[in-house]
Amino acid sequence: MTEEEKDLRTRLVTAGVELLARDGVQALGLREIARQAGVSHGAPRRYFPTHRELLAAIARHGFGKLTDTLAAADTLAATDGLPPRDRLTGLARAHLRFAAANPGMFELMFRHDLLEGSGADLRSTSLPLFRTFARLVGEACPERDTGTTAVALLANLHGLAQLRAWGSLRLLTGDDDVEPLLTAIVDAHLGAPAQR
Amino acid sequence: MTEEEKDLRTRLVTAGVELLARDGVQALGLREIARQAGVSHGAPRRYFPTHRELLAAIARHGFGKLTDTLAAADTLAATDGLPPRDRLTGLARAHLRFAAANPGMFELMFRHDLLEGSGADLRSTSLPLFRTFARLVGEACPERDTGTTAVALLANLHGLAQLRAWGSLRLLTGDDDVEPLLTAIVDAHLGAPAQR
DNA sequence: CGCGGCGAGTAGACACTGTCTACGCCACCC
DNA sequence: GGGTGGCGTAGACAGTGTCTACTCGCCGCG
Repeated sequence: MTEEEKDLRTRLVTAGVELLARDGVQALGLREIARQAGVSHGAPRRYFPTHRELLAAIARHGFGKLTDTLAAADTLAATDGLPPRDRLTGLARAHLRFAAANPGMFELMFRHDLLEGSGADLRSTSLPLFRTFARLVGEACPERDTGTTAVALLANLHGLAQLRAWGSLRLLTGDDDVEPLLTAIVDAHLGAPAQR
Repeated sequence: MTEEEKDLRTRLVTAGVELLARDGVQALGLREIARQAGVSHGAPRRYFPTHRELLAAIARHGFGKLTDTLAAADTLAATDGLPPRDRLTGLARAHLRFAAANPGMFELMFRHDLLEGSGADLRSTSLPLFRTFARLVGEACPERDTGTTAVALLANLHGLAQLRAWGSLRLLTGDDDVEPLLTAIVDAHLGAPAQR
């Protein structure tokens, strides 16, 4: 099945994903996506009543890819029998790697102003992933409040990814190597690795 | 001196600030700001050659207000003789409060896509503030690497503010009270408050 | 077989945007 | 008093998202 034979709905999304990877968020005009998909500017309207819904569908694709990536990385780590703390570190690293590899998609995914309306729906996509995240936090660090530490750790990762994404990290530290920061953050929230 | 007598440059910025506080980032069209300031749509061009430069000026105003707010809060805490750890907590709380009180401005300030070009200039505005931040971290927690801890803590604050700003916090925790998260974060990065 | 309906995509209109350019107007200075 | 230059106006232009009228090909039904 070639690219042109799929239904327009998915063709528009993949066209948007390519456009996003190549030229960034500001290139995701409705007409531009339609051009990239080879249809007229009115065509998307049949499947996505508004521009934002199309963007939301593209972002949903990104969320799916992120959760897939993280799930794959984690099941790999789980079958290797790694302790929950190392699995968490791996998840965090994969998260940051995804943000670095897909900067446009990462930006779109957290631009709530572009996605509003479908926002709650979108966020709930990443909710099961958060649950396993929180579960691992509970296992790795049972003496702390699980929910609070999980949210705090997640916030730290997001903040770090964002700081790097728009160059502040390089401004503050000289380069944008996140590895030392990553271990520092995990140590901070989960406690220093005493049992080693 | 009434509003209409100031030079157009500052009038445009204050008009943008009001518009931003009232209707959010997407309301900051060039023509809309000009209307709010009571001039024609071509007038801003004499002072801001492009739309983005006007937005950057508005964001710069926001950065100035943020650093002023934080500096005021911290000098207050400093004259009260609070230990560096409590000053840091106060700074963090003030930061989060600012983000909650000025959501539109906070969003604009970290929308690098709208500010690019003047981005480095803008970021450097908040650099001295970061230095005092890092200094306090060094005093409060001398046994850790100061730069790394400071950046990690800052990233955590930003991430938390952003999580709350677009509603994920409420989705994860049920409400969006940041106070328990704030203390948890400070404890995590600075160590549990042993000397108490 | 013929034909009506219908889904899918096209094309144009509309209001609006940011940018560019030509033009008026008023104050100031020699 | 007559230039002159800064400041703001107004219109043109390409491009945008949305809405609406239209066409075309395919399907099922009489």
